Amino acid sequence: MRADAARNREKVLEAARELFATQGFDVPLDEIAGKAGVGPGTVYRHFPTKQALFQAVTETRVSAMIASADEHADDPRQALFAFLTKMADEAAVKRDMSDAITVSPDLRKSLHKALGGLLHRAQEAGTVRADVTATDLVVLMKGMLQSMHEGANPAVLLEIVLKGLQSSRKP
Amino acid sequence: MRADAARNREKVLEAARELFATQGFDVPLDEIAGKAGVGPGTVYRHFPTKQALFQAVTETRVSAMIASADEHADDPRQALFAFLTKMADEAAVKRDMSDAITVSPDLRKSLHKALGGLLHRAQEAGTVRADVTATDLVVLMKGMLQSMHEGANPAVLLEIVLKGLQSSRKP
DNA sequence: GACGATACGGAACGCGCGCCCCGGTTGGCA
DNA sequence: TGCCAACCGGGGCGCGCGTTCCGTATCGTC
Repeated sequence: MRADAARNREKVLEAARELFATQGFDVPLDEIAGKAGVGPGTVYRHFPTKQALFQAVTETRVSAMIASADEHADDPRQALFAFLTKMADEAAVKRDMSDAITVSPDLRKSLHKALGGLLHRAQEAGTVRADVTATDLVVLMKGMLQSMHEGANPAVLLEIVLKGLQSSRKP
Repeated sequence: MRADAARNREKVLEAARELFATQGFDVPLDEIAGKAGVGPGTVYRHFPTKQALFQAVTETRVSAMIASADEHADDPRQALFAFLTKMADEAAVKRDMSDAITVSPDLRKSLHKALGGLLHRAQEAGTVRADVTATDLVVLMKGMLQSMHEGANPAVLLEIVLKGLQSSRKP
């Protein structure tokens, strides 16, 4: 790859990181190109589609979150809650976290799998309500993450959800 | 108003009721007109904008819900929870309930006010956590209602939120 | 320093959708 | 029944945005 091609690719990624984070997936692609000091055509030379660019930007962060999910491996409920908290903290600052679930089927599947594992263990331990499915959790989180950018208090929202997830058997 | 004008107006409302309910606010207006057996121009003769049509369709249902909020006036927590349950039940079947909060500022304000009253009384009684605001609740509900149309189990979602809202003082 | 391949920029296309306009039609009153 | 006002249908406009195309500029090698 040519030298300035690599440089431009990085400029596009940088601009996309910032704009997706502040405005979500809905930023016009031309705006990203503009902020990168580049034409729209250049963006498409490096990423086949807007979705691909978005995924390139978010994938790293999501993967990192999932990779760190195995801390607290001794306390399953704590492990799940820590993961959800991490998601919420990220989403409170970056608007693209919630869009990732909608826009990229890949990322959605990754999250679904990770949450499924954590959830399953916590449910076996009996500390999280047994009638919640991984899909319920993914979708509920998506709704909550979106809500954080509309005037609600992120911390309170998270606490409500976490408390609601507790098993009734063990209050 | 002329006779067939009234008839067409009703046909438009009927088509809009069905399509907004199944597909949400995002149905193309031409599709509504088509289902009503009418041209798009006719729709605009009766409603100045797509939003206005949407509001005409949803306003009735929302107002009815709010009007019935004063049952259970003796138990504030029960009153609030009954109202939220009613919202959830409606949203589980009709997709436009969640859009109403986003699309129509009027309906959003109505809901905000109604929820604010119910919430305030429940908080004074000490049975609902005191750090939740009416805005938090509106936005949280919006997220939850949307989640119901994406494969989650509505009943479980509602239970989680209701449990999460309980005051820690009184489990 | 010249030449071919590679990459760039931005004008332009296609599409979907909200909304408007106008020639034709229909309803109801005299 | 005839006439005028009210109303209808649907073609069309404007806009935003994702995507593509191509003439031009730039890189890197010989």
